[in-house]
Amino acid sequence: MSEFESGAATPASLENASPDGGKKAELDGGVSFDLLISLCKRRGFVFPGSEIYGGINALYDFGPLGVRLRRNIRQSWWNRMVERRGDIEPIETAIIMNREVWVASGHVGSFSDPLVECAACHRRWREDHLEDERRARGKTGAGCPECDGTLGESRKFNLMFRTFLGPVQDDLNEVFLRPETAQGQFVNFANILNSTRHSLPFGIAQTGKSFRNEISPGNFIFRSREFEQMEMEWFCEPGSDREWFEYWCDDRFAWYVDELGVRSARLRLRPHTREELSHYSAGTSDVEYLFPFGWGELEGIADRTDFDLGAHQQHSGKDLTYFDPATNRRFLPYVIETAVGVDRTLLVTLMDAYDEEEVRGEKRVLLRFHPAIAPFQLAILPLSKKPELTGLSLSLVERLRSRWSVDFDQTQSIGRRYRRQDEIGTPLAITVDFESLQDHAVTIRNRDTMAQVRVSIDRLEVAIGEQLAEAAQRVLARARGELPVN
RNA sequence: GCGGGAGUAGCUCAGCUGGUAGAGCAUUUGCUUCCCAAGCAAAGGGUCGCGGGUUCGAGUCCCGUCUCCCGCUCCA
Repeated sequence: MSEFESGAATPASLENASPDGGKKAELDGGVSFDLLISLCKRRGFVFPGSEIYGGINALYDFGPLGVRLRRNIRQSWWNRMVERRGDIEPIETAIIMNREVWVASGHVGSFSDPLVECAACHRRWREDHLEDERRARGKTGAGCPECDGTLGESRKFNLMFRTFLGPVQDDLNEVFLRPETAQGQFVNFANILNSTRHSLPFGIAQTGKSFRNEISPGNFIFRSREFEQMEMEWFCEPGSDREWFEYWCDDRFAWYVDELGVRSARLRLRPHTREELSHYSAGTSDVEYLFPFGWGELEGIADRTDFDLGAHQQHSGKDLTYFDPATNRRFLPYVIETAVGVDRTLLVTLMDAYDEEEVRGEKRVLLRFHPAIAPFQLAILPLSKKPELTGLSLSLVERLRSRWSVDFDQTQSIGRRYRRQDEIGTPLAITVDFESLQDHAVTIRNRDTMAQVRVSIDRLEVAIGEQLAEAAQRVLARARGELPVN
């Protein structure tokens, strides 16, 4: 465990956590969870799951804006990982897989830790770690490492959701909801190889839901029991894995800054220490973001060696080797994995985009989304609800919807509507007024600068394109630290 | 599971020592040729988490229960 994960986010621990103390002042603070949770519910990003029944622990529903944001995040990942390259193939595998998959992967074994609980202090221990814990505290005997209390019966604590395939609830029919999507890639490695004519190196990518019965979920949607992953498995020649590992670390880190517009000052790439490394990994680095509770992982990039393919080959008895015609050699490829959480990315884009400023003595709340991920890129706002303006406005809505995601709002005053759009991060608002009927021009108003320009309806698409590009540049400059952090 | 905090309108909260619910914001409607949470006028919305108990009477006291949030072997 790292020093950063052990403590609360006290100012002191944040100082320790900061690799370069110079950024400390900027790194402190940020939007609070309470404020964000409230905004998410009020505006329709995230709702508590099953709310009218009192909710359900650590599960959430996504509202109209949240869904749009999620889709855009997924799309951004998809574009970078699949669409703009030729060497990564997509796949979608079933959430429920043959039970043996999880035996081979090690999840049935290592995901079901035997836990014992102290009757006195109620602390829980992993049974297989008891000796280490006692030694660390200089204890002897069979009691609780902390308080010497009596330990209870050993219980299996399986992090995988269990269910039954078919109507008979029999242990023979036991199956699991996947705790990660990656095994779908490994299990289909031979299928992809045979159906796509790829030679090494190449990747297989998948987005989809995963499920884990976390012991302690929390921090809003940060750790949920149902979550969505975007995972890519990169198959390469043994010996080239270190190089590819570095490549993917750089590439994945860049995604957050260059495409999502997350401020680099709040991001870091942290290599795992030797003790942290998983049994399968020859090296792992996490992309982390500075949350109010401290640094938290968004993405893990891991050199998984040939562990997974080897395990599946052995367990299934099927040949999963790759034949290299150039060298006439047959071998198990090594794998670099990049694994991101959609929900965590959504949380980060919200937190990082959140900003407040004072305008004429009033607080203005805005989300400085990159236009590519904003739920709406445009809002059409008639200055008045008069039918003439409504008609023209709706025709613009229809026209622009073929290219952008457009919101339409004609309730209440124009000032309110600007603020409302600011709060959901719409980069541009297009205002239709009475003069528009005469001069065939409308006003484009900018979320970040509140500046307005009058443009002819004839060249509206061009003007919008330019302004969105400009807005994107502004967000990216902020992300790279070329503009003041706030 | 343990410790701490909290459950009252969509959101944020008020409601003192018990007397059958309020504010701000938000939402909706109307009027105003109306460009930065504008003005005026209205409206909708709560069995005060749930169940018991004490009491003539309970958001307010007691018991139970559920849920949420914050801390302790998580790695998306």
